[in-house]
Amino acid sequence: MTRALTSAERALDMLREAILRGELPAGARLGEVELAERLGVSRTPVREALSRLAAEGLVQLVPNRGARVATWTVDELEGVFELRALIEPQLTALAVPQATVADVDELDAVAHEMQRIGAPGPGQDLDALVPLNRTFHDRLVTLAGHPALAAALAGVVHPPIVVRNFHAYDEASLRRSLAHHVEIVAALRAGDPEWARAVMTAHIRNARAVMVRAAAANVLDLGPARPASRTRAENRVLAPEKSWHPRETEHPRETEHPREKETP
Amino acid sequence: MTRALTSAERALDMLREAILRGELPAGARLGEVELAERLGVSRTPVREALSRLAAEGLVQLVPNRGARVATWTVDELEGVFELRALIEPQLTALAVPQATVADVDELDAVAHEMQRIGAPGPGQDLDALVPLNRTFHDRLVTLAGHPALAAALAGVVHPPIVVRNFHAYDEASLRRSLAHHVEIVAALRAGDPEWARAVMTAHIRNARAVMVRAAAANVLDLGPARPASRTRAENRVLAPEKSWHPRETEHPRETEHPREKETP
DNA sequence: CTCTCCGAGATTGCATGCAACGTAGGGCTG
DNA sequence: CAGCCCTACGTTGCATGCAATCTCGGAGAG
Repeated sequence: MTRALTSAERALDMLREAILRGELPAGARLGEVELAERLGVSRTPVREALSRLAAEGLVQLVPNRGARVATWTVDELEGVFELRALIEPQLTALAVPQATVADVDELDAVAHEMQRIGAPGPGQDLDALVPLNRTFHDRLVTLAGHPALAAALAGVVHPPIVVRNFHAYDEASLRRSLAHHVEIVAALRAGDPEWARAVMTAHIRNARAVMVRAAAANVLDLGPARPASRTRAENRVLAPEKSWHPRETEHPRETEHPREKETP
Repeated sequence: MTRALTSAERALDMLREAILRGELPAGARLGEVELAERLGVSRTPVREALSRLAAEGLVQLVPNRGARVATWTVDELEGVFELRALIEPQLTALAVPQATVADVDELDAVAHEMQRIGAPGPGQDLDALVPLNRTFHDRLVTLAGHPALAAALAGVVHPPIVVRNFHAYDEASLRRSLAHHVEIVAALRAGDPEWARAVMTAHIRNARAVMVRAAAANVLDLGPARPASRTRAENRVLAPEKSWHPRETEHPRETEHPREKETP
């Protein structure tokens, strides 16, 4: 039987998921009391969760000034992609001899499902690609049977997940990206580690190029620039209110005080 | 002026240093009240520090059962070395065009000092190598000007620092290791990134081999094995008592209750 | 009109108290 | 004598209260 989670753990999981899913946008202020009320606990476990998220790099914590969802500069994101480009191809190569037929079939299904959903046309659903993509990479990385490396990767790969905007992909890049998945599956079936490694390298460098271009065009939501003079607008409200009631609190506050919105 | 640190930050820094310096051995139990007394604060900031260290992977935190200094399996340590072998050569290569003459001179001094201190004979002081080694690698990694990658590396490199036992090196491996440092400096001076990358790769794989061999011989202090049935001996006392009074507490406890010692 | 200073309100940092959980030891039963 | 349960103790998890710090509005001087 799996041990009951503590309040702090629940808070940690929910906050992390909310950040990774983009419900808490980069730069959003994380007030302790507000989060505590939402989660139905006191400030103590919330503080603990924020500390741990800060250590994970998902939250920036400034003493006496509170916590906000971490923001990333383009340079930092490039660094992350560099790191992925070093690690993931290696893990992919290691996964090749480990993968069973069932494993490969599963990845195959995910890869083709992604191609279906990502195909241009009325059925296209770019947001649905995000969890599938996460699944694909997670499975592959796990297959390598190298938990320490995988953990290291996961600890660093968070930022780009936040900026996991498939909307930033142009038509050609998206097609390439989805084709890479399928090709990696083919390499797995063929039992060719170097093939798999090469495709994964291309896959990540393709993604990196998309990110860089999107950043240049200011398409990515990186949050307020790091050393920016704090503008009034940093106080934008947390999240789409409706998607965030992890516990039914009996707080029918009449109208959330509507703070000011984006800078023009 | 640098902002004053909070109690939790002080606790975090002292705990991390104590763990990295080996004063708190792997597997040591970390009682909240005991740490709080030592640091002269209440349990709250201690708990916060432990949470963050847990997120960093230096501490294992089990709900309702307390915290202990993290232990690592040989597999995990190998994973860390694999990761270093992927990242550090890359950072070293990047550092080559960035390094100024002054930078290289400094690294040169460190490398030669290490050779002097590590040379066999009466002047040899293996423990003094540890901080110098840390300095050398930190400087080099910083020079690459790639903070994100460097941070990722630092977040993962902790475990081997704990097992930073230069005593595990045999004569030949140690000589090689120290020679590598000097050779890397030479590559920096020559402005040859590929040379530097290659030597760093060799350097890390050499260290990895030492670690694996030492682990096989059970020389490394990895702490109690991970899934081990908890033996009574896990309760061994924290640290060499004398080296650990970061604040003079007025607790002249007559005799620390002498718990039982190692398993035979 | 702009800049500086100041104070009320809001928020965080930390200490403390209490309840819940885990652990260890002793007595009872088979 | 071995094995089990039950109780007492120690430790952790969380809530709450208070002091310290920060934010932000406005008043006043230049």
